[in-house]
Amino acid sequence: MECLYLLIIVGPDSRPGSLRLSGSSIVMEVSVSHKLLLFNLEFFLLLLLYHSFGYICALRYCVMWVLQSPQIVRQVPLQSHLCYTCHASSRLPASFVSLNPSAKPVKGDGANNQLIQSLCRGGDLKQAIQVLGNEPNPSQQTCELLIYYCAQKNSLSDGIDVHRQLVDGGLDQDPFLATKLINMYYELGSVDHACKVFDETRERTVYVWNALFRALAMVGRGKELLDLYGQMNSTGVSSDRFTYTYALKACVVSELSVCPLRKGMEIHAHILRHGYEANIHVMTTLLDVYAKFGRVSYANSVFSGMPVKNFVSWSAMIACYAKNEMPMKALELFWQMMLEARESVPNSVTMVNVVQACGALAALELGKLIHAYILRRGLDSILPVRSALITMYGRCGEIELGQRVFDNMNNRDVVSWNSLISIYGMHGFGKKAIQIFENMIHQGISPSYISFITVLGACSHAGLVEEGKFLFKSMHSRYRVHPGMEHYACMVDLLGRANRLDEAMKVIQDMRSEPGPTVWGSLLGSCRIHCNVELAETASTMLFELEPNNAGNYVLLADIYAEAKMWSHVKSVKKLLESRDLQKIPGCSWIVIKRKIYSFVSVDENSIEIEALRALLIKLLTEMKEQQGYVPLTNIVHYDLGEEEKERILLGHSEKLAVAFGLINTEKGEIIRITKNLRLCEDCHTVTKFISKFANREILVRDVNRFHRFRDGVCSCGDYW
DNA sequence: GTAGGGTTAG
Repeated sequence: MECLYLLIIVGPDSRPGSLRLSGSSIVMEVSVSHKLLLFNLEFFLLLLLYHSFGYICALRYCVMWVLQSPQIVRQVPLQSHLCYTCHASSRLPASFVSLNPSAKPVKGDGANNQLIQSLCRGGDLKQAIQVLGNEPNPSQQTCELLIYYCAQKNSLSDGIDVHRQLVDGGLDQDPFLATKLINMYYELGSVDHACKVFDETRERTVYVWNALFRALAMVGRGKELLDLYGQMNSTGVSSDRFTYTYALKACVVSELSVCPLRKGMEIHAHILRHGYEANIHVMTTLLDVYAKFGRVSYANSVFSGMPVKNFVSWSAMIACYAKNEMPMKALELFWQMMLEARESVPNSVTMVNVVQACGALAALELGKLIHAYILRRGLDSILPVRSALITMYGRCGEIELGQRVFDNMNNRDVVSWNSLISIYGMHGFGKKAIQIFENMIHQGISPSYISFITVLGACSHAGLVEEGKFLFKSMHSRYRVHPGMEHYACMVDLLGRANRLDEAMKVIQDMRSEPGPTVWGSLLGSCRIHCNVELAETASTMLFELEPNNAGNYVLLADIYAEAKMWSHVKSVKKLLESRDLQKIPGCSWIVIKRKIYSFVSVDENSIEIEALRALLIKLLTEMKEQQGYVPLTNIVHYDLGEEEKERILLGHSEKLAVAFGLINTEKGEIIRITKNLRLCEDCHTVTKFISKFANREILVRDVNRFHRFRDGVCSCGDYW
């Protein structure tokens, strides 16, 4: 029987007293296929007795009995064992060798392999490394184990020691061990060390390359990865399915000088050429790359071309739609998955994306249905799902429901807190958001990079300038979070909105890194609110250079010129927009009634339905003119048109049409919930305030930035947005 | 021996 060759015995010099006792049992290690056995004390003493009397046959019988008796022998978890003595032998009587922890290592010929392994498993890594130093011929298995334990123990210094010893013994040139070393250094958080191992490895198998690629991809060093990928191709080592996934990932994480999307397409071509177009991992990664670059149609063609799909590929495609402002498509695909791909059961990742899509659409009823499904599937205990639900309820205008999800959580991470902070922020409850932020810290959770974006954003929506400045100052000094581009953008927004444009400009000037488009965008947005032409020109000059294809920036500048009645400037900005072949994003508002979505676009349409809505609006606005002396804000229409025509354009704004539609198609007393893809226009804001009072209706509008709750002629934003 | 999709902001 195989077990006999793995007999474990204590040498003649070991006394039972030197064993570690635990209750009535002695724990010792037996290396039978790496399983550990727990010996009963009496039985152990019996073994010892047989041994000391030389009754080898009896001993043999005993061991066999032990290994076959589940009552006596039972497996114990690796961590709980106490390592003691171990030796394997085929020649039983002659090899009763004692290897207790105090035993002296034997010099040379690989005799210490077992001892090193034993010490590793017993948790004495330092001593294992020391024994390795005295062992000129350690086996590959022993070295691998040592490397493994260095990573396990999260000890970089031990890892470096082992590495040094392998270099001394020339073993670092073994491609297998080099791979393990690279992986170890990656897991220990030192990719630089991993690179060094790679540089020093002469024989680079595909495993060696892949190990380094994995490390580089995971820490976002995509540019280096792709350079090396090029080198690999020229050295004649063939890529495998892992190489392709890492190279693809690199395109997403790299800050390449060349177009990363093109690089991705190039790798796509390699994949096809080498026949990996049916590999589910490679193709799912490729799909994700296209998704991250916003190439929805490419992603979709990869997806539909996949011969085999599983729930990951379905989820990746759903995520692609959810993240690229196509939430309807995301939901449609989800239904399709449920109906067509019965073997692909959605998991928590799928549901996170579906919940996100519901939030984007502000589809509250659908969101509740999805929430019910999540509960039924038992996926609600998963943190990202909960966080997504909190945000979804918030984005549907239901802070209380979001708060309830949060309150029912047993454990919360920083993301759950951030989600809660953000929903209060987007509803304009700045003080409450700060209070939650402070609560979080009080509970011992350190604020993250994003915590500060959310809380600063909340201050900005609520006009809490001093509070925001205080938080911004404290983020680095107190919480050691280094302010990034987004935080500067928040500060510029906070100060700019509050008409402290000089201070906002000073924040930009004090930045250590080059201000990016988000920062200038915030400034331009503030210039729009406060009609500052001069600063707007500075900001837009930068923006046109940094993101020449963002039509929104041109439109903002044109708006500012129009407000200042600088019509020739308006014209030239529009020409610039046209010359760059860009189009203004049309305003779109929608309303969900009985789980159906009705959307309206601000274009001049003459359908009968729209005419009915216009008629209602004209009636309301006439009333408003009489009661409140309302004057349409025609100056925000920057077409060179007559007043009457401008008024007609204003009347056709998508949010007004949606409000009118809501008035007609919902019950009295029901809240009208509208969502808009852009910022709410000033005229619509004024009109909606009036309608809320005149029609005695609560109207909840979510625009691209925040919520407006109109009640009795007043908006929750306090006209500050 | 290594692998694919995820939560929070503006």
